[in-house]
Amino acid sequence: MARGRAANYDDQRDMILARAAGLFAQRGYPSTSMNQVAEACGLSKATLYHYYRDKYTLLVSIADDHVSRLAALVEDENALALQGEARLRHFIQRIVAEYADAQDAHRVLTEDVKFLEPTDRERVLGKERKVVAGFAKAVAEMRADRPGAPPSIQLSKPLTMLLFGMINWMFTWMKPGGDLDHAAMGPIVADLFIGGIGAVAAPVSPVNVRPAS
Amino acid sequence: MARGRAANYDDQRDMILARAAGLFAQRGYPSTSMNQVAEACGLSKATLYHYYRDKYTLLVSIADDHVSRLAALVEDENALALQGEARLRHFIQRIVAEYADAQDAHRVLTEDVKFLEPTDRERVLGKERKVVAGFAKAVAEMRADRPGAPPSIQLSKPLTMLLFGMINWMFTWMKPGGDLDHAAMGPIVADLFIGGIGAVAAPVSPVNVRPAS
DNA sequence: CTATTGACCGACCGTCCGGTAGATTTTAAG
DNA sequence: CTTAAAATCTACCGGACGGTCGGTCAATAG
Repeated sequence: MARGRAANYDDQRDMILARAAGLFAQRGYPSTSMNQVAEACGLSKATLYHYYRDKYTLLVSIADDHVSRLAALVEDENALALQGEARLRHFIQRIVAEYADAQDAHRVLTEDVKFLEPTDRERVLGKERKVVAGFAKAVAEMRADRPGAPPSIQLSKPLTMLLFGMINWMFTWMKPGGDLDHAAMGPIVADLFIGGIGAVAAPVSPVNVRPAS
Repeated sequence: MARGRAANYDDQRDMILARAAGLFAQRGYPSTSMNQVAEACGLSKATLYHYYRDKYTLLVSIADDHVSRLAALVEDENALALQGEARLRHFIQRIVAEYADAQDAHRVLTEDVKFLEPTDRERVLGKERKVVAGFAKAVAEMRADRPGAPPSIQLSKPLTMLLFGMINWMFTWMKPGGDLDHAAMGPIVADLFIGGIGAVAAPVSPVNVRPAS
C-alpha cells in the first residue's frame, strides 16, 4: 500500500550526474556549489539531495563510472585478435573516441581525483592502472625488436604515459567546432606515436642500473 | 623620521609565493585556504595580508611570473643560431628543465588559469600562446618537406600541442626519486616526437576545405 | 631621544557553503 | 477511494572562508 520509485528516477540520476560533471569539469569540484548543480538541473537543492546523498558521492560516481567504462574498453580490446601496429592504432582510435563523448567526466577524472578519499582514490587509480597496463602491453609489443634489453629499459611504461599525455591534453585545447575534431586527431596521434616509437633510444645513462651503495 | 623596508622583505614575498604555489599545486587554488598558506609560511594570516593584498594576487603572481619566464626562454632560444632537429631538441630539453624546477608554478599555470579574471587570464594566455608559437615555428621547420601543402595542413600547431601534452602530463606521473627524472625524459620525448613527426600524414578528409554553404 | 612606520598578531565580521527539518503535493498499490 | 510513501519545496543551521580591526613592539631616520 505504498508507492514505488518513479519511472524516470534513473533518468533523473543520470541527468544530475551529467550536469554535475559538466560543472565540475568547467569550474573544478571544490568551487562548484550544490546550489549551482541544483540550478543546472532545474531542481531545488533539497530535491538534489533526494537523489544523491551528498556532493562527494557525485564526484565518486562520475570518476568511477568513467574509469570503469575505460577499463571495460581495454578488456574488450584485448579480446580482439588484432596485433602489432594495427592493434595499437585501433586501441588509440577507440580511447580517443571514448574520451570524446565523455569529455566532462574525463576532465573530472584527470583533475579532481585528488579530492577523492584514499579508499575511493585507490580504487579509481587501480582501474586507471589497468587501462595504462593494457596500452603498455600493446606498446611493448611494438618495441619487441629490442630483444636483449630488460623490460624496464624498453621504456614501454613511460612511452605509454607520453601517449596518454598527448591524448589527455588534446581535450584541453581542441575547441568544439574547430577544424580538427577527435576523429581527425586519432590518426594523427597514432601516426606520431607509432612513427616515433622506434626512434627512442635507451637513455644514455642506464636508468635501472644504480651504483651499489 | 621613519623606517624602511626590512632587508628580507623581498625574500619573504618570494617565500610566501613559493609556499602558496606548493599548496595550490597540491590541493588546487579554491580549496587552499589563506589560513593554510599562513601556517605553511609560519606567519599569522594578518601578516600574510601585510605582504599580499589578497588571495587572488597570489594566484596571478604565480601564474604570471612562471609564464613570463617561459616566454623569456623562448625568446632567448630564438636568438640562438641552431636549426632543424638540433634546434627543436635543444628547445625541448630546455623547456623540460624549466618545468622541472618550477613544477608547482607549472601545475598552477595549467590547472588554475580558469580562476583568473578575464583580463589577467588573457594576458597569461597571450604569453602562453607566444611560447607555443615559438615551438610551432621550430616544428614547422621540421615539416618543411611538405612544400605544396598550405600551412594549415602542415599541422604544426596541433603537433606542437601534442608535444606540450606529453611534457605537461609528464609531471603528473613522474614520481620524485623514481628511475626516470626530467633529465632522462627530455631526450626520450625529443626522440619520440622528432622520430614521429615525419610519419604524420595529412588527414584523409582535408581539414581546411569545407563544402561551400 | 623621539616620532614614525614596518612587521606582526589575536579576535572578529559578513557571507556563502554543504547539508537538514519539516511541510506539502503527487502518485500508485491495495 | 484510501493511504502511505515518493517527490518536491522553502526555510533554516553550524561552520569555514576571505578578509579586516585595532593594537603591540621594535627598528630607524632625524
